[in-house]
Amino acid sequence: MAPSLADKLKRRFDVVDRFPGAALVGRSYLPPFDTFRGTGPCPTAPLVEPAGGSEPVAWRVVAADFVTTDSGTGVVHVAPAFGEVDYTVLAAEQSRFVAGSGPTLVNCVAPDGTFTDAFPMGSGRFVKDCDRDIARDLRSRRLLVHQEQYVHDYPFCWRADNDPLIQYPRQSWFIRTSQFRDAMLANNARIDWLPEHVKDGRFGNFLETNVDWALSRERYWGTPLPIWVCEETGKMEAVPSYDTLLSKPGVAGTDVFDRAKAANPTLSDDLKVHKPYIDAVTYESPFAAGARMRRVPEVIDCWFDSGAMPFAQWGWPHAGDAEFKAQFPADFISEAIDQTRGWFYSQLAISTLLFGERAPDARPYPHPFKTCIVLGHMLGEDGQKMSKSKRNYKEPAVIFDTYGADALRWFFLAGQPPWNSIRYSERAIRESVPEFLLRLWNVYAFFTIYARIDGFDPAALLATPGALDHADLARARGWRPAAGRSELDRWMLSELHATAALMVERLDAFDHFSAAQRLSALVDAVSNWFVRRSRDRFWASGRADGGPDTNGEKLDAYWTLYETLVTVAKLAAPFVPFVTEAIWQNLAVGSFGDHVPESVHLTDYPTGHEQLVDHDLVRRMALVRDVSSLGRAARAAEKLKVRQPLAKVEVILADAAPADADWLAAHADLVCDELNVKQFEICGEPDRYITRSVLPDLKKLGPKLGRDLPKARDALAKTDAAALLAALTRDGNASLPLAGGGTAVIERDDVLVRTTAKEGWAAAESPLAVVVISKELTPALVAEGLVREVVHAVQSQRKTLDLDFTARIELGFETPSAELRSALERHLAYVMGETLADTATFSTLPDADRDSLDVDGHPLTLHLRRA
RNA sequence: GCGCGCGUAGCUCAGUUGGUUAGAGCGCCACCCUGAUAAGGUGGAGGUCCCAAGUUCGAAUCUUGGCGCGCGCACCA
Repeated sequence: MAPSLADKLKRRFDVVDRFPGAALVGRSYLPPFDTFRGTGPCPTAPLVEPAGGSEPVAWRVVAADFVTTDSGTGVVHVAPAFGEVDYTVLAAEQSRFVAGSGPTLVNCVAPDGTFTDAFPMGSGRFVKDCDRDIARDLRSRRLLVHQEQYVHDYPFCWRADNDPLIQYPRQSWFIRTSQFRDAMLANNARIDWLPEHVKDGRFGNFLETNVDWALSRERYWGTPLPIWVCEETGKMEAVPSYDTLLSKPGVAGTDVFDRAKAANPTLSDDLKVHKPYIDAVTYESPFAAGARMRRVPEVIDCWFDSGAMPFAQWGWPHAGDAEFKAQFPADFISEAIDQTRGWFYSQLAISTLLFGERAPDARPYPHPFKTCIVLGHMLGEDGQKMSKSKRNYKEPAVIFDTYGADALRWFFLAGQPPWNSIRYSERAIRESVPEFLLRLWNVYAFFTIYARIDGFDPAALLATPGALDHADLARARGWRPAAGRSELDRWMLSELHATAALMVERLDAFDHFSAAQRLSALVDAVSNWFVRRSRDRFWASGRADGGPDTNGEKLDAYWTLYETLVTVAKLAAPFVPFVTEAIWQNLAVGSFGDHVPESVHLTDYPTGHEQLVDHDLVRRMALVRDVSSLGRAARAAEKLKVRQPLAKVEVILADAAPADADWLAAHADLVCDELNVKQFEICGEPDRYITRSVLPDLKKLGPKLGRDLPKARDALAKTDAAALLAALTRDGNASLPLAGGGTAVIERDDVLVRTTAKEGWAAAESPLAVVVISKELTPALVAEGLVREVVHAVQSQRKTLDLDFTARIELGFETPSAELRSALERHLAYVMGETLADTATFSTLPDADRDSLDVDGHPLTLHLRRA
């Protein structure tokens, strides 16, 4: 200790003696102030057995573990009245003495924070104002060796930042919850916590270290503590109800409320049990003749009220027995993490006191809630705690007005798991809009535009709509069962109903985050695959009104999209209640009026129809989308833009089931269309394009081979993949010689086949497939590419001229390039069809808009005017 | 001090009992579409998964320690 102090004080000390701190224990000392010492020697008192004997009760060094050696003298003066650890030291000392004879709690500070006359130097002054005088006094008496300032946490009033607080000993009422610790832990063990770690972490820990619940508060507002004390004997009674109170002998004081009520007739009778009226109510003491029973002054901690919610909300046990039984225990509650010591605890504690295993009315755990979802905190834009004074957040009203309440709600529900702290930022909310809300709205807008054009009116086709579930729609005129519709429709309905089932599963597990992600993926599938691939059907000739001109396939597309939108509205309703209601109001109520539920929020939540889910189709469509995406990647890598038609795409599937490969081959048109190629093939001679390698399936081989795994992996890398695969297919297993002796027997399922594109091909690969695109350009393909460039240019020009998409035009081309001219001539009908041109000539057009451009190196001047 | 959580792409965040190429959105770059059009789509670049040690055939993932951030321990028990 001496060296560190010498260092700090910049002084040299002479070492007189060395001894451990324990040597000081038991020694007497003179306190710096003689406030409580009085005169003469310190009185002694008897110790409890087995130590026996006696010791001075005070001014004696005791041991404690919180004293440090790097500051002070190693001996500190404790003030048990003003600090918890100091009080603990006192309590330990008291327990060494025969009961009642040990050191007492001394206190020279009055309840108002001023020193009492017992400490004359500070008498009547606020304690913190006396610091300077106390230091000066100690210095003048040469008791102060060193004084310094240091920074430490200090409590301040939470309402008035500049008012320092002091800890102060007060009498309190407690509930002996520590005696119910095991029951609370047993109850907690049965509760599901989300996230799970709260159960044994923050909350479990809190229960493990449970201390008695300090129930009373010395305040005015609050539930009066229902305990009456005999003014003569100090004996107490807890009064369980107001009726009981009124039935007490010689009850008096209820007139105080009656007079107040007479003066103010609006006064609620409920206030009879509250301050100040209840304080006036007294009754005859059963403990001493002639004495009165008076209520104690304290009120109850309001957290007790919060924890009584499951019972008190029904007035139970005085009333509401049926309601209480019907809802107890609750399925789940939810609040933020700060309620661990608040509402989560108060509810569990009270419920366990009432219904724990030792209670007369014990209930099976868990109660009063089965699941608790613990939310993270909401933070401001800067990631700091939200603060009114710092204004580090955007007013919710601004968010509502700019992006809508649904945007905010979706951001909370779909942005992150609920137990994460959420950074509330305008940018994040804004950016969450296009991905889901806007996409959903665009699909809905697409539907309404074309449904109107084609006369699709569900109400005209369906008399008894029910709640527009799948079975209800099946009764519609012109409605065909999914099995009779196109593959794309069957796929869409599969995705829809599979998603509904999954969302229900996730929501039942209180996992709204995953449910929202599924929902978002579904809307993406509708928008980016179903609608996109269905455009031809929506734009085909014929109507969708069920009349004689009806195009059946078009009607299928409408029913599929209608069912999808209506069902998505139901699925999304709890997440984005306003947008979904708007969609429902138009698609359902707008058509069917009061034949359907008046709000989407009054419909049953879709659970999905498993019989409509074709899992093979879902998997295969994903394969097509993957292949298409790889094809685009291969093009992009070679800078072969999609406008340029190419001859051929070849696909090598890595490990797909033969049935999936056949299915894919049957969908050549789809892939060709997506990739703008003429021909699609499952590659017949894959070895031209790819290298196959065999990889160990580590999840399977790991447990099997353990330590030999690296050797097996090396051996596998050196093995000829084709030969090994052939052997595995033929024999079902193969032996692999390992370096350093021994062999490993592997089966077909133990390895994965990986295909890698060879150099020199326009190829892209994923774990599922390798897609190779032919780079070869024939003159015919080049011509087609040029023509599409021109179409593209014309469309851009139409757009610049702000022409309606139905406006007819006239076109004139001027080009010195014979190649471009011949390409245009050959595909003139295509160009005119695509651009809605009534005429197209190789000459200038008077009064036309002109645009000169370069089409892949061929100069062209476009003349465009309205027809 | 004690306890709990978090640290992954420029930003905001996912990552399902440890497994082969760690994902999304936004932003950025390139491109496509032009009959959802003040919309829509595709591709790409971008990561020592905070650091270190350990366990393991194998660690973003498990353990321990460290660093950084947040929260709780007050009449908010």
